[in-house]
Amino acid sequence: MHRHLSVSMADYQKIAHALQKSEGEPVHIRGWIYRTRSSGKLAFVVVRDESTIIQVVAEKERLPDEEFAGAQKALIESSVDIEGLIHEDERAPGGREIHATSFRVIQFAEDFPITEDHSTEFLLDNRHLWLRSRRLTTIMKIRHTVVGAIHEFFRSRGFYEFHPPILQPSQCEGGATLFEVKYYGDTTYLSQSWQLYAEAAVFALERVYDVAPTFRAERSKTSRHLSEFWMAEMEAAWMELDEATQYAKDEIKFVLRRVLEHHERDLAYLGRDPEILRALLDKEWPTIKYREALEVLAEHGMDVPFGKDLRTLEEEELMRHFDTPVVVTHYPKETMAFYKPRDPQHPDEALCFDMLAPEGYGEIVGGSQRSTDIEELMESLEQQGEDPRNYEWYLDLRRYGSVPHSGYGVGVERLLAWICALDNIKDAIAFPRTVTRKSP
RNA sequence: GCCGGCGUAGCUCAGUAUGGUGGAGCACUCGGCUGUUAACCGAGCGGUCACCGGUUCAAAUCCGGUCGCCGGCGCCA
Repeated sequence: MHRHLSVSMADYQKIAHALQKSEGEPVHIRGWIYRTRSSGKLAFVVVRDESTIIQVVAEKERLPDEEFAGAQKALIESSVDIEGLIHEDERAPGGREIHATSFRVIQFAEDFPITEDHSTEFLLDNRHLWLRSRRLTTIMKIRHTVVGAIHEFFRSRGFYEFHPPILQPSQCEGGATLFEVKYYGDTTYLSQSWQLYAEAAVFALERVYDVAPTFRAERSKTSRHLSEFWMAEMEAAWMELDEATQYAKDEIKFVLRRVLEHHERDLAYLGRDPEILRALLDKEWPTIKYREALEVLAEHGMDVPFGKDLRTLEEEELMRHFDTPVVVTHYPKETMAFYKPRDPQHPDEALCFDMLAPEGYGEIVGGSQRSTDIEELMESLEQQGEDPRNYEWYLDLRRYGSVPHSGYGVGVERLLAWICALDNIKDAIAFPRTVTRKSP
């Protein structure tokens, strides 16, 4: 059962390719058993590979006894190497099947734990096996396209890919949510954001971006939170708030366009109507101020006093009035992170923005112009209980040729969850990490 | 952190109100079947009823406690 396995360098086709062949043409595929059933002299074995699935018919009279016996008894997820002839038959799923002339089992799988009844918890415990499901395979392919599109978007616009440290001594988004790491007898932390380091980089490279893991030890148990997630961030010198929000809209539209080009059928398989996304491409995505959002909420009986951040409930109510993503700017300065600058025109507002996705998916982008005022920065740090002396290197960036600059981050899994209409963000990443989930 | 729900076979669940020899479907094994579509038919295998304690002649069921998980909220991408 645990023998050494080997493969030959024969001429194999992807199943998707084999499915395009005509009646009687020979094919040679390899993959894993997806479904199987047999009667006395026939076995119907549906085989999957990375591309798709196809039904293989094994007939007792056409195969050596040993191979037919193998086809009959091989359990789901056994690995197989099959040669045969394409046969068009309306009884086959997809209208085409393979009549096997050779059926080699590479490894007889043990009883596969995942069957048709399953709880989300069980599937998470067996994530290393559930990864093979069509659902997760499809999502991972779309994720590949989303991340590729983000790289393409920024590179084609003159941005440099820049890598910040993952181990960082100071915080960016609030102290309670840091993961501590032992560091040669000292303590350091996993990155919550690349931002402070990206700000250092824009004085050299001017425009930088990155897609990198981010760690937040928030005790959030919701369908929108992960402890380890990927953030696609950009930071640009000589850029103010308006241009940054426009970049965010352009980037998300670009990603949608690439996904629609490559994954229309995948989206449909996941239950996401591609037309809903396509309709967004030609529309203008509104930008409103936080104060205007409060007015919309007040008209619908939700009185939020200026100064409170929008809660999930309020974001959802707000988004009921829009059918596209919406950018909300100028949140109250007092609740915002220390690096978000005051608006000189309205000192109680910060030059910052969030992008909210429709259909209840909420915040997918967060960003701001960055404060260049050392006094303001030190004051905000102290207000948030921080010691400005820990941020000397960051303050240095304002002492040597400071310029206006802005940046934002896109939550890759949140974006993916919205694009794929997932009901839980955990399915947007291969091995999710949450408050209560750290394995496999 | 707060609120709600759940924990019984490998998996998904019923059984708990009203205590009385632990069930079903799926998976797996064996037998049958030459066109299956989550195949079907028959048989078999399979249990620390989350854990600890209590009440009782008798506890999956009642009482007390503990642990774990899921979801919502807060916070955030």
